[in-house]
Amino acid sequence: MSKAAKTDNNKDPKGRKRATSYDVAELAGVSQSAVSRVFQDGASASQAMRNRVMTAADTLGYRPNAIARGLITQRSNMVAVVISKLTNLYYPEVLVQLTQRFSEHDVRVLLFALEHEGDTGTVIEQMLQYRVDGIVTAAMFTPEQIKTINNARIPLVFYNRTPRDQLVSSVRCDQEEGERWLVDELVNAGHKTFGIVAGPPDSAVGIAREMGALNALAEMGVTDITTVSGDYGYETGRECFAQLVQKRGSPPDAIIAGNDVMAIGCIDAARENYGLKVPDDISIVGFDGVGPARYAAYDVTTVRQPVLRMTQSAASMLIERIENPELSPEKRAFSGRLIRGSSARLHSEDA
Amino acid sequence: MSKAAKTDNNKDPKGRKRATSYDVAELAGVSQSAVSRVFQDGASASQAMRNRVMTAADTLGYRPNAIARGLITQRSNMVAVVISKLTNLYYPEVLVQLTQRFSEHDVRVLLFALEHEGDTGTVIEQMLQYRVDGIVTAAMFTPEQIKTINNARIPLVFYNRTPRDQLVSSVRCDQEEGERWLVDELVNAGHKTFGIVAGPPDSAVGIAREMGALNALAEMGVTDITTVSGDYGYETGRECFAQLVQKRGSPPDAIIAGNDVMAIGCIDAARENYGLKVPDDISIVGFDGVGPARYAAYDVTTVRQPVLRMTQSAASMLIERIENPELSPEKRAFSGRLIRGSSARLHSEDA
DNA sequence: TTGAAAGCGTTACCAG
DNA sequence: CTGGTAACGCTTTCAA
Repeated sequence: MSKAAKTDNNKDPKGRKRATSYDVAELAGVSQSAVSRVFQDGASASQAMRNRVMTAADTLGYRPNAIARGLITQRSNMVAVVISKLTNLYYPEVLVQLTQRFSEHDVRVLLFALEHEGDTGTVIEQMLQYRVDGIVTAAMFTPEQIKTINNARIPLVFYNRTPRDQLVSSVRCDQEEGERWLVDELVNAGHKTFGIVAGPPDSAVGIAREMGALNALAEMGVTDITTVSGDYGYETGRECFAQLVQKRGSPPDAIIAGNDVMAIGCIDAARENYGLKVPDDISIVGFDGVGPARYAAYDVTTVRQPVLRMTQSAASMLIERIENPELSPEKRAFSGRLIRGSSARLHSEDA
Repeated sequence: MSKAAKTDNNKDPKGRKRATSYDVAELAGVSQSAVSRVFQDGASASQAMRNRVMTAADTLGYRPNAIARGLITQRSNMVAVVISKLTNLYYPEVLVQLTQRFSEHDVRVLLFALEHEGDTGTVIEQMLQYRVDGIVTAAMFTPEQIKTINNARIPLVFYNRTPRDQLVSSVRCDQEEGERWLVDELVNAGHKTFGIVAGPPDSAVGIAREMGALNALAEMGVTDITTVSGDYGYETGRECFAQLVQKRGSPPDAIIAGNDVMAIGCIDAARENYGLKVPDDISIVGFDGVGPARYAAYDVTTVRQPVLRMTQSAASMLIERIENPELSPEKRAFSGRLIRGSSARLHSEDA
């Protein structure tokens, strides 16, 4: 089909270009500036003008070119959102939320998805080339990268990552606090030996959680701790359970997993491969509060991240800094919420 | 090198603007066009030129402005990806995959997340204003919207949606075929009464699956069919199970759920609230093949979508059409893969 | 309120 | 291979 049928009366019989404000101006018999004003927010244009322009505009199918606007305005009205592929189950929600929050401010999201959290090098170049107005990242950046972004005067907000000794804005769930809650509950319920199923070594949150758990355990005087490490996935959770048992000869009293999905893997491994009852024989806790953690077969004891508040904060912090670049960095930490599921043997709440 | 010893290597003492190709040209003592060429792919520039320009460029922290480039090139190198919030668990993977595939072609993804699949109105305006080079959408568009996009000459690929009677490109998993497989297996294993837990009425895939199941059941001569409808979520799956039982007085032999998550909800409801054994007392099947479907406690019998191949196709189909707008629309359907989990009582494979 | 004209930072087209 | 100059489509003074 080389020749399109003539059935349509549309505005592109033969490779014609998209209508510009000049075309609209000409058809409406007004100046191009007038057209521009009509399509602006706080513009001054008579009603007559508005009408003429608008009718001309939509007979031509005209739409203001946001790219051209960005060039003159020095504002792309786009922000970059960086995520890494890990933590599968959790980020979709974050991403959708962020996009919607930004959308309320008429800001578009340019998405960058990393295979691994370390692949940040090239995406930074990309973001800078596209002149994004701001960046929120759920992947860690190096100090040099942060410096590059600062030099370019692009507001930056970290999501669930807080670079040490860096003057940057961040929004995070207080992982340490959450792990402390879990540890307290477990220790108070009499658990003495612990296994830790940590996240992947290149995950910033994973490290924060592991350290949080270890510190809390140390403070409680627990010394029998065995650590293994997974990739946040279900299968890895099952494998980690086996490794844990092998490493220490027998299952520990309790397992602290780096996220809910690995906790679920541990639960299945405990039940299927070792015939253990959860939580009677072993307690297993996770982190995140994702959907599957609430499935009846698991009902994972965990700490839920306040995703909504976190994404709202991230978006508004970024927008504020785009509109007022002088604002100084700010770090916000949100407490999670302890979910007393039935995957851990804890004292009853009113004990 | 003591040439014009500008002591400041620090390019923004006080609100200075980002370096442009002119700044680089000046510092390097060459023309601006030369700078432009050095940063282009198939450009002609001597090695000496390249060196001078490059050193000047990175002392200035210069990066070509992709916005300006887009204006003159008539190519934004951005594609829009539209997703709707539903089907939570499944799309994250799709989204990340798509983004990575596009990224390989040096194409950026502008993300649009809809609260409901019907909220497409405004996002289309946005996409057009940003002059995206192409669109892949996992939300349904109306015929008028499709026409608008066609008029704007923007290549469009539907993901898992195939508008009836519309000449558009699409990539999809063959939902009907998948449902037929499931129905065949169930009927052949002796199931006589069926419950259908359909997806939300505004979901295109949901409808395709429901119709697929109904048609297959009709062909197999099954008449005892009860249908209820949920929102793809876990809780809704549980509720739907209850509704189903109430509606027909007793549980059916088998339930066909619109996705895995609702299937899981049904399984839990069957076990917890009705004391039924799955699959001994009732068979429950899903669709998608998402992670949780493989958790040992559920092991859902389902049809897995070939996400990787689908996203690859979607990306390459779109890119091809961006580079060659004359290409005619193409619809690709991929077969899923039947996963014989243990949530349904089927005949053994070699029966 | 309206119009003319000057950019915004590139690429593209021509001469040299 | 290199440099000048004209777009690209818009916003933004500045006069009228």
